[in-house]
Amino acid sequence: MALEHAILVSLLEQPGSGYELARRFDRSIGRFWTATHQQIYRVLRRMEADGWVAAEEVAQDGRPDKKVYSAAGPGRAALAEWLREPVEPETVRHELAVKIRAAAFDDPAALTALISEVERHRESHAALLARYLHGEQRDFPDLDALDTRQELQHLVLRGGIEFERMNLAWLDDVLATLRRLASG
Amino acid sequence: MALEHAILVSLLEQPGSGYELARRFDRSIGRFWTATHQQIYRVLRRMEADGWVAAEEVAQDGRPDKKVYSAAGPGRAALAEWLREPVEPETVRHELAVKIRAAAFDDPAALTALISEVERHRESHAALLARYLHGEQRDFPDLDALDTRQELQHLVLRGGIEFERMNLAWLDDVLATLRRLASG
DNA sequence: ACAATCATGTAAGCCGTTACATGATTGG
DNA sequence: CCAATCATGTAACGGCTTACATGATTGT
Repeated sequence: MALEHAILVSLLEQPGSGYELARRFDRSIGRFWTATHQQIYRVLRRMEADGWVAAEEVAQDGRPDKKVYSAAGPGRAALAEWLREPVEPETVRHELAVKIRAAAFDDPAALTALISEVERHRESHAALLARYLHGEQRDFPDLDALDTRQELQHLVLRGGIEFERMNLAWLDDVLATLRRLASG
Repeated sequence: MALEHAILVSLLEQPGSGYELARRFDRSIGRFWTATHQQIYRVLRRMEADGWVAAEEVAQDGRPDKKVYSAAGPGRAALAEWLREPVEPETVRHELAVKIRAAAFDDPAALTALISEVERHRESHAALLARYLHGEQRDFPDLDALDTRQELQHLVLRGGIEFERMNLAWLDDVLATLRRLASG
């Protein structure tokens, strides 16, 4: 239940509207925490009611008004408290792994279908890795001159990069194995 | 929503009661799909109503009766159909990553607390890797003599092993970085 | 005696997804 | 003119977690 905390971190890095937050969750934050705009709006209202965030109505010309949220004192305190609590292990849900083991109980044609599926996954992971590497060059051009905040952001990004490299290597392994089984 | 399918795969590999399934989800299957016994019982009842699984009451001496489930024809058909549908990308929820970025907005003491947390995580991932490697030696002593089902099981296990190796390497990176930031 | 294991369940509540709705502006 | 973007929301449903409940047996 860390959506509140992910939102607080994002607002501390940069105040913004619910809409802007939703876009950040689609882009950078979505690397390690996903959320739809409906979730974000609902949680923002609750956080505002609890005094965790402060909202300021901002009139815009040519666009609808927006409510710009920023992290408030009680929100920072809640974040600090949460930081000191242990987190439980992440629950794993790996559909592709279920499919691979399921393929043993289907006819050989299922292996062929699974190969196409895995190829699609491989492509999307390769694209994600490319985006990470591009973002790294753009946001961290000089790795020897980072402040603490950037160091921590880059640390998380490195995790994403290594995760995707591992994924690609494993998916190559999966493809080689499935092709061997499909042809043999 | 692949819990049904994960259960079907498990029952195809070996029929069993809800309780036994829950234990498998705690052990081997939990590597790529988690579920509590409450979820499993509820889904099993629905699957039985839909004819996906067949239940047989088994009386035991000294223990409560149990219902042993096995995958039925419609269940296998549903699994085959699901295998041919594309899966969406997994949603990522990485609490530790949120905490690392949150640490930038707390006092330095938070970094120290986070280091202990990461050390705990490192230990549990190291233990998991050791269990995977041990299980690999036990269940797949001769990698050149595997049937298709075992090949696919080993493929998934290799994914788990590489995932944990990647995790360990990244957590070492995290510890080194946090310690440098905490002392500097 | 006590804890652990076997075996199954109810109930409450939050979380998350999906679909739908509104209404204005900008760019092709 | 149509699609996309900006901006916020309601409603319904189902999934998942947490807490609680029951009751017997085996091992220390």
